[in-house]
Amino acid sequence: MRISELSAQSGVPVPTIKYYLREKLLPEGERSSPTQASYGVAHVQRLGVIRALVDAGVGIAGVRKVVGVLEEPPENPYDLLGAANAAVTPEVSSDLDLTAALALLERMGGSAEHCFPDQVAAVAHALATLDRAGFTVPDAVMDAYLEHLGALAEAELAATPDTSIEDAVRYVVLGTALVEPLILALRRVAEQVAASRRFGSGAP
Amino acid sequence: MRISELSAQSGVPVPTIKYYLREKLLPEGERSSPTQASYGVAHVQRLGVIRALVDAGVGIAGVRKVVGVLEEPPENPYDLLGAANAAVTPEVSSDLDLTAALALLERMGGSAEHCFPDQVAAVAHALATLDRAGFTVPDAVMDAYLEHLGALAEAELAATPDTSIEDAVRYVVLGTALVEPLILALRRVAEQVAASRRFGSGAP
DNA sequence: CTCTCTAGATAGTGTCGCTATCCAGTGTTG
DNA sequence: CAACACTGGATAGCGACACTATCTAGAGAG
Repeated sequence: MRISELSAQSGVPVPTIKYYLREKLLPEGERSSPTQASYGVAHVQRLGVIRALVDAGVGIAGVRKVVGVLEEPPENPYDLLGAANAAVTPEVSSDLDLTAALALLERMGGSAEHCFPDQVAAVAHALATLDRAGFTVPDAVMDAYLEHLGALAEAELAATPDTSIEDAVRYVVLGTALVEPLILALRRVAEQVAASRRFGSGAP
Repeated sequence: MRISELSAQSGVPVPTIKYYLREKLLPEGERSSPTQASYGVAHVQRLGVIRALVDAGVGIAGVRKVVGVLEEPPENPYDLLGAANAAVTPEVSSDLDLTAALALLERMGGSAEHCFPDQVAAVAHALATLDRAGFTVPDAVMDAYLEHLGALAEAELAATPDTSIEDAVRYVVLGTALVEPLILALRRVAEQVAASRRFGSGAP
């Protein structure tokens, strides 16, 4: 498959494919001559992954990390998850007060040793942002977050090993980045449904 | 309070404050002369909100919508929620297949009339993105999403009316935009904790 | 032999969230 | 009352990002 057909099949413009090649997001095709290479289905799939990640707001650098994990997955599932999360978690300044985040972690039934530090920092950052806007999450709501997100994580984890190792890698790495928009969208819809049940519909 | 003190108290540089004024994110101060205005605590709070929203990835246009809702909140809680969600939901192309999203909505116990169309479109968009990356959410996991996100929405809604009307507006509008990063961060941590419980810690 | 396609390199585009500079007018200080 | 920092307002520029356009020299197909 030449580059123009790859473009046609994936829906990604040729110059963009060249850009992804330059940025090492897409592996080179098999070279048949100095100015010729051929691509396969793996490239089409990879392009799908790249576009999905970029659309999800993961930057080029983040995508590069994700495809790195896809190509050389750690064998330990825990490390795999950590690598996937690290790849899509934006860098966060380290001068954060972690105490509140660590307290939440404990309420969830974990502790700092069970997590990569970046994840804890991300929680702390989110809390700090809320604080800066003068917003406090009620305790009852926070309890609900901890309980239901914990249950949700368990359910995701339970579903993972049913598939092959390779699928597990895809699941964890892509799921981390791509399932999040779905979760947010579902939460908003759930709120809308709950609100309409409670107050009756306004005028959609 | 003059602009430099507003800058000092809020931590936002003076040129940036001027920019927010130009963009109508921040209301003008009370004019005491053609080249003088004075600002109050409301402006400091508003700056906190703006920065939090911008940091959360809500663009300038989105922030403008949010502050619009903050200044003229709909009286119906349902409409309030819809306006808040609409403000922070990025525009999405309308040529989407909504059937899968509507099926999910039904499984959740709601229907299309209970939601603003943009929200359903957002779900459809997230599903399409996953599909494009060749990723399928297992049915069991989807069930868990629907169940726990529904419960989560109920808990949030139950906590809202305890406070004053004004706080309710703040809660809904800001919560929509700012709580989401917290939820995502907590989910990632929860996954890590669950994984370490299951497989034992790797090497954080 | 021509015509299109290719890899590769370099430079340019559009958007976004600021940031820098300038200006004339103002309040404050000595 | 004079010097001077500061003000609101306008305009222009910047840096990051994700492409996109243009060029060149070489392949390959008819």
